[in-house]
Amino acid sequence: MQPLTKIKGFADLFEPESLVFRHLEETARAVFGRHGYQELRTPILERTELFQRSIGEETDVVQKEMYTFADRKDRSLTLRPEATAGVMRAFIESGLHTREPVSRLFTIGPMFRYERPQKGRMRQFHQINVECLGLDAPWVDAEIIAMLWSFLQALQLPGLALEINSLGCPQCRPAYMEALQAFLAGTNDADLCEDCARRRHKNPLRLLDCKAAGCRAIMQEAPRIADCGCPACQEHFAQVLALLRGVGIEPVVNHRLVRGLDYYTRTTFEVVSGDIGAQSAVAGGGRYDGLIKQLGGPDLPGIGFACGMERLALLAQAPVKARPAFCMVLPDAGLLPQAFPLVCHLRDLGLPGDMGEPGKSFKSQMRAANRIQARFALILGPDEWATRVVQCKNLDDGTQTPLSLDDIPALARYLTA
RNA sequence: GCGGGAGUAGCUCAGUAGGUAGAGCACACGGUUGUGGCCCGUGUGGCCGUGGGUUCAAGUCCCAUCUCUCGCCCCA
Repeated sequence: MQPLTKIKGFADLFEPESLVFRHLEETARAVFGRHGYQELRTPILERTELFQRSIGEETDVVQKEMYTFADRKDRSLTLRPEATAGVMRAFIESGLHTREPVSRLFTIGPMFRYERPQKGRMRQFHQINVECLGLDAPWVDAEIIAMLWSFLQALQLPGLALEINSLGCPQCRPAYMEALQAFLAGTNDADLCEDCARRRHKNPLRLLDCKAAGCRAIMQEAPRIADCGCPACQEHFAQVLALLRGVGIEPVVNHRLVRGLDYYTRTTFEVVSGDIGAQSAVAGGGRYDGLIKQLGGPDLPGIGFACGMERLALLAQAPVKARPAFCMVLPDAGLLPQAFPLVCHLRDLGLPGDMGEPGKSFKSQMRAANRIQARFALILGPDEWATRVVQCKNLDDGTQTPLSLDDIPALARYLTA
């Protein structure tokens, strides 16, 4: 009988990894909470059409990376490949905007993309996702980026860089695209890599972030979006930068930073690390002012970002776990009925502790107490029971004290002192 | 979808020129009556990823296959 195994690109997380993930989540809740964000949990499964309409039919995500299948009534469903679409759907469906002019939401959970796994990239991966809906002022962009930065600072992650760019708005983007096309018209397919030669007409923005050396050299001279934007976009971008600098955040303006999803407008940003392999983007996001309306909702602006938890986990330290306060040691297993209530009582008073391994040799039990790093071994034998005490051996310094079994609160205080 | 690397004990890995497997760590039990950590001793534990092939003989050579991993692509 072959044991069953997990499927490719999916992971089981035991401690200490699960502790790291919990730490990421708890830090996010604390930081976002004090910025006025509320947690939203949306389903993992949505109608396929939602993602097609929000992410963009032409994107790689939609074209080849989604876990899509028919349910029992032949409806096409998709495991969410990203969070924003579902959050937008929930936002619109609930009519949240009719009760609150501004909605600040975050969500944490698994996403699914059918890709080849590698370092920092799983088929089931986890994101912390943040959206601010209903405001389009530059300070909102600065605020959400500053919040992301605070979150990363709180985690004490080393070696991160913040990159930022502006992609313009529906008013000025066409003019930029024309300028870009005009520039590309002066180049030959032969000078570009295979991918770029193919997508230069379909999705010319993507040529900007091509990693091929040849393409990079050519695109060095390409017109820059941030420069070609309309005055409003340029002013917006300048204010975002100024506000960030005002709080000591120095983003690197990266003119090649374009994002993979179609809905982004104006400000886009990314946090990258040089220490986690090829998948270096730890977080990414941007403004998406037309998306809500495009999905059938009110015409409200929005901005948001996503953090990849697996990638954060590559940089984060596991928090130290509280060690057990005690471990029961019974020289005579016959006293189990007397020891059991003691252990339960201490736990109910809030002490983490272990029952030990009654029935094993004394030596084994002491070894077990030491192995689990218990602070005290509680030794309860016939002699102790006869005199209504329990021996409390401090496993750090080796000292031992008998304490009364008739005052459990006092015992608990001693074990936690 | 396309490349590179790797699969031997729970973990990290050795394995010599083909001769039916080893170490360290971990685990278990001991080292005299009820005292852990260090040390010492003993022990458990291996379809050598899987299936074929060559050979008297394969962990070792050949083919296939699966899995993991890193990179391309893409993205968080």
